Amino acid sequence: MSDLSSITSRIERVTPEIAKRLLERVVSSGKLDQASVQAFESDMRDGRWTLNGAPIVLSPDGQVLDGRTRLNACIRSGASFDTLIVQGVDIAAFETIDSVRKRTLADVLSMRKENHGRALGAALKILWTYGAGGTPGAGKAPTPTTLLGVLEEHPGVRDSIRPALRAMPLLPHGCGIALHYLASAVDPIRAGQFLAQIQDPITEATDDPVGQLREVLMATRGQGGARKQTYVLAVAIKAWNAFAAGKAIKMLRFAPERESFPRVAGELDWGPLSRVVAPRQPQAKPMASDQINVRVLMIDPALADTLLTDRGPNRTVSAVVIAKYARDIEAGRWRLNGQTIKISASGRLLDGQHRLEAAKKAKKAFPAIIVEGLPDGVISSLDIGRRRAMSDVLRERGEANTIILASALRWLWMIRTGVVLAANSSPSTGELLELLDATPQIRSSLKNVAAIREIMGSGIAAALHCTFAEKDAERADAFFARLIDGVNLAEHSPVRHLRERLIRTRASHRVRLAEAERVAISIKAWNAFRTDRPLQLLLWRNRGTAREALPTPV
DNA sequence: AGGGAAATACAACGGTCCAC
DNA sequence: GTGGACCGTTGTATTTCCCT
Repeated sequence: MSDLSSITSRIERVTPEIAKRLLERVVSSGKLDQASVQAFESDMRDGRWTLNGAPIVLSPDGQVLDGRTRLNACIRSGASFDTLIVQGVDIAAFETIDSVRKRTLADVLSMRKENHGRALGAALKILWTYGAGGTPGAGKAPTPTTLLGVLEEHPGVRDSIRPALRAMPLLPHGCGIALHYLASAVDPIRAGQFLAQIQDPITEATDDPVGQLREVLMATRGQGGARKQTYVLAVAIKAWNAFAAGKAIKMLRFAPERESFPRVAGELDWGPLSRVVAPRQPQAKPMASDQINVRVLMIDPALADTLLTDRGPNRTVSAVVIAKYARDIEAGRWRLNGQTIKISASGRLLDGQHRLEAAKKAKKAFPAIIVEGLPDGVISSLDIGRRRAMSDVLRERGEANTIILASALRWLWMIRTGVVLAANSSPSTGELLELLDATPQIRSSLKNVAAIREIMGSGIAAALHCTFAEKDAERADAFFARLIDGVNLAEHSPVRHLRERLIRTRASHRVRLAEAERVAISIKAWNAFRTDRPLQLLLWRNRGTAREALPTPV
């Protein structure tokens, strides 16, 4: 298979100079995600970066298809990094890479078999934000790599899991762990007593800090969400400060709009916490390339099944994603695109679950690169980059109006497959590119509906124009021209009904028409218009016994 | 008109509670 | 210890605004 034999792979140490040279030949022109660049940059500079099996993907003649973020981070960090380089991937194949679902910290921790993974993850996030001087529960979450770094620097956080259990369920576990860890840096014995007294009070005094905290916690019980976390932590820290100093509190509260987030008193003595955000010393790491094995091959359903069996804990799978990939594999649309399937030295499947499940579902083989022998820990650095949107792919192809074109293609796909009704399925990038090749006239549909913005979305309108124009181009143009200008419309004209309905529902944000209904009444109006039939009423029933299917355009 | 920036709607997610 | 329900937030896709 020519697809496979043209691919070569190697493991290389990329220096900033090499990165610079590679970046001179970049295909993609989209914007870099600066947050990701920064995260990678600090990982590389501080020696946290490990060879993770995610490749730099090059075309046959050496153009960079994937890896811009990592290469830019390398230059900024001034440090070298080890990476797999895959060369020989066709640009057209690379375009079909679908956006990848991101991993969460809880995913990573449970894969590492940490106990109380979810609570521990919440606590690490709180500690990191607090250590950086921010407000826990608000703002952007740090990357899983950063948080695992915090855990590595502060293994003692695990020792706070048990004491924090004693304050459950009044004090949420994640908050309890973080609070106990912070407080025990000041006074470990008092910290344990504080947490224990939250559940089992030892005094009835109304100005007792723990009693005050209990009241706040009971009052906020039953509420979820991050805003509660900020509030609970703030009052808990205030209560702890009073408790540790042996002071009474009359009224315990926190007003986020007027107060800054409280700090635990005695901060200067906290060696451990001040290091939470401090960079680690770079460490010399042995190049692992001799243990790493890269294979390019066809993966059939039987092999996929083997690879999926006993491969350790992984993310919960998404049925929509598997179905999407399976359609691509079944239609032969799945090409070797440079994405790798990653297996650790201990035999755990680190990346590729959805693709392998899709091969089983499609009962068909697909070409892939398998990387074996990776360190188990690299999973935390996978899948944390920015998703590649359809509009990015189109822009790289040199298309114009890419956001609206992407939207129009998506709508056209939904109309053609009837998914508008189900809404539990979404098109793959490959499917949309194929649709564009098969329906090039959709580009001109965009122009036909350019002025429709007052009436309906440009994407959906272009998809509908394209659909109707296949039946009768001239009448489709006329239909949309009248829909836009509203000129010369008789009382029972279908266009008039549609126009008024769309404008009415668009003006009021609260009564937005369901997407399926918008498509359905547009098709009904078109069918009446095309057959010169006046309409008394434009109605489409999507519920009840007289439920209608999506109408077919005539 | 074209294209980027800002605004918006909504799906997906994170975090907690609760039942088992 | 885990999984579903619930609530609020975040991120993405899409729409609208606005400048050239």
